[in-house]
Amino acid sequence: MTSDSSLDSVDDPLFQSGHRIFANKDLLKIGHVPEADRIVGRDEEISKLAKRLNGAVHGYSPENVMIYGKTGTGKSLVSRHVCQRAQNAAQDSVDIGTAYIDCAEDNTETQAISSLAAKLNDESTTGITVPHTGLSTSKYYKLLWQTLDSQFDSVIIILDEIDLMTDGSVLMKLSRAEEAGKIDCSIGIIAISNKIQYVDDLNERVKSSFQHKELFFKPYDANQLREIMYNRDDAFQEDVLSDDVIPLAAAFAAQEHGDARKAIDILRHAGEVAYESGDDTVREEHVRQAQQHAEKDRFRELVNGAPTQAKAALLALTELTVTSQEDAFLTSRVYDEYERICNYLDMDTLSVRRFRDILKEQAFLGVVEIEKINKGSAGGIHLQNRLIEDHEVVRETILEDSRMQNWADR
DNA sequence: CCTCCACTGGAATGTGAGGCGT
DNA sequence: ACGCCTCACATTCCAGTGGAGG
Repeated sequence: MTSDSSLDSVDDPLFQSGHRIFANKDLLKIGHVPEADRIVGRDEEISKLAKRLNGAVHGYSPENVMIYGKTGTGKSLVSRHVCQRAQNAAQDSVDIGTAYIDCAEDNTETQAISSLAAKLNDESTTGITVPHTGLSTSKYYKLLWQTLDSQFDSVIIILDEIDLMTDGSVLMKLSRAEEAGKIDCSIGIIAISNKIQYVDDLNERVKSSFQHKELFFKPYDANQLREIMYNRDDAFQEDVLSDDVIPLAAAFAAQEHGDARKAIDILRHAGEVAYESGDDTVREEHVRQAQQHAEKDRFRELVNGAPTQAKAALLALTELTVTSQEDAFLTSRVYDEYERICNYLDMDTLSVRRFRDILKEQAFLGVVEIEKINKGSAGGIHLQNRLIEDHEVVRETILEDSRMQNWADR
């Protein structure tokens, strides 16, 4: 995500020419940034964003923008692209700087400001040195202001994944610097967030100083995903992809999430599957396998991220599934098993009421399925719980947890 | 059509962790 | 350091549920 991948498109025949399936696998890498003419279906977003930042190009203040949208909807891509275009457009008339900060990496105020200063500073023109670490936050701010004023008329700063930032004061201080007269250079901020309510969560002081317009990125639809993938099909050798591969992969991705990153992932995976099974072409069945694999991965992640009590509950369900013929069980039955497991593992046993809610949460996440049945006078209304994925996958994943270890070597 | 079973699910309430202003 | 507030998680209590079977 952080570096351009132009460097690593190796042409060494030793490593490239022999591959039956891939011609240039880098095109399918997660961090790969496509060229401008390969950006699909985001024309409207691009022009809207450009309009907001227009000021920067002409030497007056650009507007701040908050971009929302799910992962893999092109938020970072479009932001970087527009920044680059702005920089090109401004060439002679205005000195304009751009910087990209990934708040997942630099998640505290000091880290963000220090890497901002480091990225924008050109030592040979300013004579300023920005140390990587060791200064107080306010020193870093001062360095940043100096750097900005000695080099630029305006800067555009992209703060990606801003919701991961531990506090919002960076937004406030950056947007206030100009009006407080600390700097002459004008600052435009593009803040990118996956969480829709991010701004609502900020406190009032930050909100009022960070005046901004909002921009919403919709998930890609199947057509757009298809085009995105076609734009990268030269990652494969010629005639290796059969015709139905990309449309199928696009359809899968679109109905599930509209995430371009995951869509490309499936495509790459399909290629790998084809290669490993010794085939010369990538076909529909490989896509299906890749999709299944992705599904399992998603599932693993879900189970892995579940709290311990939820894992115990799921474990109870898997044990029942393994030991009996049926695959769906009444809550009370699962609870009994759960109690056994808790006793064995020496952990707290939750009440039935809470246990029901935990199962329900898991149902919401799509790990289990709950069906309502009525046994009439033999016992009224019950819920039947069933594992959705293969129980082996769930079991394996749960037992990776150190707290569940004892159950594994019981 | 009425009963009746054993669980379901809403509501009230308790508890501990963590952030906030003073 | 202090109380205050909020939030997520958990418990307790209990009216409500709805079809099989009389």
